[in-house]
Amino acid sequence: MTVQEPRTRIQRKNHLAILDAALEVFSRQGFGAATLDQIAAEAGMSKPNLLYYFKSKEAIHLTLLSQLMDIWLDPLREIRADGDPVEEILGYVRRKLQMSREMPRESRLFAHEIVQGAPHMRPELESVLRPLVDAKATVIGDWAEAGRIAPVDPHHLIFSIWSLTQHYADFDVQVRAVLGDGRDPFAEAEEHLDRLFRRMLAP
Amino acid sequence: MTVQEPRTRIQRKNHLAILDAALEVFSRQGFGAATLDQIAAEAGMSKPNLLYYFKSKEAIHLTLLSQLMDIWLDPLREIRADGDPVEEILGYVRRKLQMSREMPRESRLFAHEIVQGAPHMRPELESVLRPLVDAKATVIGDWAEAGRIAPVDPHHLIFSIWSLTQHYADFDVQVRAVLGDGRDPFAEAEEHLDRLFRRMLAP
DNA sequence: GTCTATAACAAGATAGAC
DNA sequence: GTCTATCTTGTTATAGAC
Repeated sequence: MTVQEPRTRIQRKNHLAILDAALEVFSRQGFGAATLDQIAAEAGMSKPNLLYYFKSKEAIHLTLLSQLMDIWLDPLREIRADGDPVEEILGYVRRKLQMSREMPRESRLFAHEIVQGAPHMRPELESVLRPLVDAKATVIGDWAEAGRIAPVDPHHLIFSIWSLTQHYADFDVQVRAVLGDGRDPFAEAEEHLDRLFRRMLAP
Repeated sequence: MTVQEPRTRIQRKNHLAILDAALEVFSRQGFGAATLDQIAAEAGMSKPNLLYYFKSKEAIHLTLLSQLMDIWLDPLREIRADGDPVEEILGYVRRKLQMSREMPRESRLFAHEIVQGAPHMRPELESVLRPLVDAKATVIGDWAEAGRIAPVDPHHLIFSIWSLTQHYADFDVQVRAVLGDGRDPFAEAEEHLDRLFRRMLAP
């Protein structure tokens, strides 16, 4: 019988080790190409031991996705309707870019899942992502209508923030290949995106 | 012995059928998760027959990538130094967005390859992509220095164009899940991106 | 000789028994 | 934790059809 809710300290530790190893492997290879052997090796345990904690490869993947969905949307949740519009949006951009820098594996895990058509996450896109985006889009739309930021389609503004920030995590190899050595893509991106959104949003 | 250069009409036809089927399958699943069975079924032929034309799964993938690299960079090559700066850049954005709409499979194929660290394409990133981007970045940088567009880091401007346009192909599922039915993401994106870049680039 | 399909193989996968 | 059953994969004979 597999362990559902980790209770003892050793269970918690192994759960975390497996999920971290799986994040490493899934984010590099995608779900289909990843193997339990790789995950087990990365986690430093045998394959059957791994399957004692999670009943299947897919179970690990699903656990990862649902755990990360929350963390991933936190920066968006922090947008306050009563703050300064431009600074609220720029703060969101900064938080999102920081997540790309500090959590590139999580970013790539989601990228893989979405590019493949979200075979494991489609329901949550509708039930979790969409309502949150709609709520924040309303806030942004109100700001635009009140003339506090330039006219903009709020949904597409959010798409733009996602794509511009996640690009530096998901396409890291390409960015570095183009920029060459000795540059800090994320530091440059922070300045570039700050300028971009200030010009775009200025009323 | 496998067929290298298609000579007869039937060879050409089968080559194209295989590459099209492989594009379909690789772009949905990525290289590792895709199987020759799927590609053969999609191409309407048996697996050994497929391997009569390409000597391995990787050979098909490499052929696809190198063929597409050229097409993929054409919109960037079209930027003219002697044109109107804002219109040249906006034209590039439009062409790139149009490619996302008309060639989403190609976009996702590249996305898979890059997200996984470009295991089959790293050399070409350095030898083909980077020199072209550097050349166009010089053009854009000159425009900025001459005050014909707003100050901007040219390389990051190009990254922004890539990410903003390809997002609508690669993350199509997410975009549609958030927007809901009855909307045309690409039509909306065209207007949104036109506004975004006009504001961003206005001198 | 050009092309295609049936059959089989060796490697490696998930999952589970011991 | 070793070991194994079962399945699937990429690839290779082998041999038949245009």
